[in-house]
Amino acid sequence: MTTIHQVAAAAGVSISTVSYALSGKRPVSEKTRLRIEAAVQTLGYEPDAGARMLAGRRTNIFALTEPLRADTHAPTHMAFVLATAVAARRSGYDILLLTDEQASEGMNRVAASNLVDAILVLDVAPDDERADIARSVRTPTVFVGIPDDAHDLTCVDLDFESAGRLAVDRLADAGHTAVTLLGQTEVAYRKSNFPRRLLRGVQDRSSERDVELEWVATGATTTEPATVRAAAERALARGDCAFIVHAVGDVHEALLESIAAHGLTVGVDVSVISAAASFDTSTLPVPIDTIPLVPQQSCDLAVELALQQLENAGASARIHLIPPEYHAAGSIAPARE
Amino acid sequence: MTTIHQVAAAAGVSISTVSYALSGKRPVSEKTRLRIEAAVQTLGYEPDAGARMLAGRRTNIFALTEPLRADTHAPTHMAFVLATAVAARRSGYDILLLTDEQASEGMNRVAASNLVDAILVLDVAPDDERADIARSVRTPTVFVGIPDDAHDLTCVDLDFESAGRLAVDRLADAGHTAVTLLGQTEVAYRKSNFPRRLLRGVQDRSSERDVELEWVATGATTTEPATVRAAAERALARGDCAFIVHAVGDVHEALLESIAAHGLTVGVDVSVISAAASFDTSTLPVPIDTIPLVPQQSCDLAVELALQQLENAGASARIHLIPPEYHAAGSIAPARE
DNA sequence: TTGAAAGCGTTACCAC
DNA sequence: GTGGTAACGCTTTCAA
Repeated sequence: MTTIHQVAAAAGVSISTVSYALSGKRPVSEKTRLRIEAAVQTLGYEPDAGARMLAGRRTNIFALTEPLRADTHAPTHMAFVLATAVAARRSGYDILLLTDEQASEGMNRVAASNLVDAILVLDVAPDDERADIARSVRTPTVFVGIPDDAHDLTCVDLDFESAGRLAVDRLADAGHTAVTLLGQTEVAYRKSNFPRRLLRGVQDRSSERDVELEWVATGATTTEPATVRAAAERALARGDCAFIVHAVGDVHEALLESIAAHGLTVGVDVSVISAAASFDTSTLPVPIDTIPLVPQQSCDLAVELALQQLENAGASARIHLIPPEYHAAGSIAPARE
Repeated sequence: MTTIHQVAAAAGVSISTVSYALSGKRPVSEKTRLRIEAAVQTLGYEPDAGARMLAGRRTNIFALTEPLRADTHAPTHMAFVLATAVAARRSGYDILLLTDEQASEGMNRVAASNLVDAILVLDVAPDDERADIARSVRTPTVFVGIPDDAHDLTCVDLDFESAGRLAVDRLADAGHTAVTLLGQTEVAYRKSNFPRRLLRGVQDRSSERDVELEWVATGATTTEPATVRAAAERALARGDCAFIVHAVGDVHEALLESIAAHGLTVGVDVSVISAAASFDTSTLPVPIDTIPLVPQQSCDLAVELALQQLENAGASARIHLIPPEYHAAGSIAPARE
């Protein structure tokens, strides 16, 4: 194992100079810096993580708590984990993964042992027990998602309520007076924080604009399109109809199939908006207006906030809502009589 | 932050005694151990991770490299990540997640900086570049999956070839002379290591037992059941027919639907075996014979091997194949003329 | 059964 | 612009 001493010897300087040359925390002359870098290269030097943690009081590790429950939508969660890892790495941080029961026990443990510089919390539940832990620990913590009791917490998320309102507005603007919301699974409305927020936005704006709303939770097994089909039938039978879809890809496809089976065309006879989908809606058979949920956006911001809290210990906790963006693709039809 | 010194003071002993009491590496009298434990409780002491790494040359962290590519089947990969985390934690280890490009760069970095005690490799590709890296670093590394060039590597995996042979044997034993293998996606056969291994087993045993084999790669989009339906049609039209399914849940369901649509019954008119499925096949509409892929099995063993290599530095690298198990559920029908 | 003290490899302060 | 050196908090040998 090569140490900083060997690098220093090889470069003919002191170890402190090597340290400063590498961290850039003190100016080092061009010449010596180059010699040091050469030595580092030749010897394949990499600072010892443990020593660095101990001396520097910095671990360059973030904990990521993500229960990874079996009943969650794996692709979405994987996308958030990946986005977090990428964002963290870009700032020189590694991700320590806390899953399962560890979600709580692990948070306390890594905080108490100074294993991580900050904690990032994913897959936030409405009554998430990690909220209390975050408040009790002195390790900076950032939630991606918003628990019911978010006081004293730093949270980041798409503004789902606003997204819900935006979707209804677009449909109401087109003259629609009835909207069907094809929502998430029942369990998601109980165990996740965001589906209900979008629902609330949709409900509020619907009543404000005198739009009749039908809300349908889609089946627990995502491959069971019967619920979707039935809801589509009801709506299509009504004549004027518009859909907001806040669900997985399968639900989108089932809906589009139902519409096509009726000989109707999206954007001409029927309006469809995909709200807060984290997957690529451009691969759907028909172009669909979208209010995307971009994991990278939330996760980048989460990492940034974590770093801020590290530097500026006095940073006050607050909720950061990312404004939704509307991507039109021609799937809004004028209302029919 | 409470240190070992404070604990020692509170318990009226020296810090070395505290250390030994906690690690159990030296006998400590009942009395003093209790006093120490009390002090630990009261003060909420947790050893500093950095200091422990530096002094003990142990990090209690495993790196887990998992590319988490977007084109992979998220639920399966999530299951393996989770199973690894659980197994590691049970032995007192945390998981440091290396994804994406980091897969390679990260391995070198964490190895060189002594950030982890061992590296676990998931989602192994046939020509996986992590194989060479594993050979070049001195950090113990265990692959869950088998790259084409596995020499000098420690690998763990279900014996997919054997599973393929087992499936064919069961069908041949029932008198079938023609088998359709509904396989993974095209891309999986190129980028993953295991689909081709199962395929090989099926091919070898089919030719050995004079079984006519049709191999079908299922659609890239898992929700496109057309390929499955077409393959099922062809086979069902042939009269005597049997299926081995090595694919996601949707493919199973599409097949079962096709069979039902023909008025045929699994286990009576048609034989179906699900091979190496990592999801719960018991939720399928019809009971299906299964040769399951249990992530926990592989991951438990992988962690165990990593620990072995840590203790016993002379442990020789080899491939550990987990024998497949056959779970009968009555989905094998006698061959029809 | 217990204690004292020498490291472990950095960082960062204090000198020059 | 550079060097010496005291921490950092723990593990582990050596002594008793």
